[in-house]
Amino acid sequence: MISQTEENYLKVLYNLTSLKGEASVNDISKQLDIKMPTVNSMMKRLAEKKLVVYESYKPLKLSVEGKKLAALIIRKHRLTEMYLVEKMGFGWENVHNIAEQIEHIQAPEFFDKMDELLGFPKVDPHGSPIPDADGNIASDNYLKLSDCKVGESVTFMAVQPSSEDLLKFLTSRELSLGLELKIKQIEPFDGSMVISYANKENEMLSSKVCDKLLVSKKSKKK
Amino acid sequence: MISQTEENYLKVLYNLTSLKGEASVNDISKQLDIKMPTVNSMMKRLAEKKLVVYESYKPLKLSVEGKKLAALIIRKHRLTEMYLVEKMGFGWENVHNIAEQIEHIQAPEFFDKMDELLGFPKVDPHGSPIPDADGNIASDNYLKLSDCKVGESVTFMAVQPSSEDLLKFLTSRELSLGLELKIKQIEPFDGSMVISYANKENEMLSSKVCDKLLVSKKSKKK
DNA sequence: TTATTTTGTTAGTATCATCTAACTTGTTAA
DNA sequence: TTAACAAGTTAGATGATACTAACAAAATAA
Repeated sequence: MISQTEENYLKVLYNLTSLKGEASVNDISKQLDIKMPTVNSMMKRLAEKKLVVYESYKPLKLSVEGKKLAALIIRKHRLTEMYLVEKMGFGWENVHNIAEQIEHIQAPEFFDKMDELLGFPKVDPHGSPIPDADGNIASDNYLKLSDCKVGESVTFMAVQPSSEDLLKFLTSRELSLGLELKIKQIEPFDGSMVISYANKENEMLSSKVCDKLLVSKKSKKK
Repeated sequence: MISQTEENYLKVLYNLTSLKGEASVNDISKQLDIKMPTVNSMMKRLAEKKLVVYESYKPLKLSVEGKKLAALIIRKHRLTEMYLVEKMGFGWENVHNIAEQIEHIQAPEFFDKMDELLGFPKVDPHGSPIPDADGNIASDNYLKLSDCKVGESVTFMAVQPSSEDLLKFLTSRELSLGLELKIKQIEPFDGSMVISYANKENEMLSSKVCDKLLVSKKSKKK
């Protein structure tokens, strides 16, 4: 058996390693706001459980098994977020904290039921892919809005990483997933972009925002 | 702050004391399958937090505050059970374990939303009353089916206590809440009853079952 | 009413998940 | 290339939640 605490370490390690394949004790420490020695001993424990690859003074990796387990926790988190938004009427900026708790529920039938009621969704309310029941996750090959060029027209696919403040901001601008964004102008000085979408003309978005909006060029559906 | 473990002790104590107003260390120990010394020290801890009234060698009671807190946990449990049955399609015999975990979620808006989506229900799927947001609980003055007499006609209002096996049994006999039960016969030897309801004629129910079915004489609605 | 059994309590131990202090290893900058 | 700093590790402490063993009080039976 694996505790909620251990699950949280796995999940954070999964997210941290998804970029470079490895992470440091220090990274996890900062992410979870837990002191390094605590993280260190937890990593040793998870290594004994064959979920983490640990060698003194070397970067941390998840084992294959650890990666699968983490993906299944993330599956529960994202299914829950989707359920909260689609079936219960919560806003996409209010579901993270609830999902953070519900992801630890041990009842496969509960999450299977959500999945079914939702029609087996592929992504969560923020556009992040939902791992399947075997822990396999589709890689979204989206690009950052901030990497696009003037004149391009792209589809808004995901927010990553999605903080509550950012999501509130996007809501206030009526910026929701699936919209066609037309890049009208890019300010060379600070990288902020002027975008048109839906019935909005020439809305200004800072580079900090554009950095977190993921888009696809050929407007994909589903 | 109160831990999940502490919440479980409070809840069990609430249920045990709801009959006689007090409970013993031994009762809790058996209920939770936790050894007496552990229960003992937990009671002292809860007494320090002013949730339990503890005196050496005396029966345990909940304080007013402890009673309210316990009722609010039970509120979350019962709302969840109702939600699982009404909105997600679970059977009434399969919701207890899931609700047992979800009752510890710290997110009032989550339970408020359930309440609202359910139309502010007064009882859970097993007929037990749902405490209100202040922790007040309506007392159901039902009687046991086993205390009724031949010839009486009563309404099936609740199952208490409701084990998974009992609920499955009731489902298999198509015995659901709200039905009119006509008591045809009572076997003096073992107290088993012969009952007619819906399109069923003369179904035999053991006294062990009849002991756990709560009924009202004047068929109440809602 | 005394003896026996059940219930409650104390004391001491273990594990998990956290911490601080101190030391070691690795990295970076003078 | 060594001195300083950052990152990683070890050791030891703490609080929460469990345990067993041993003892004390209360309830029950002989």
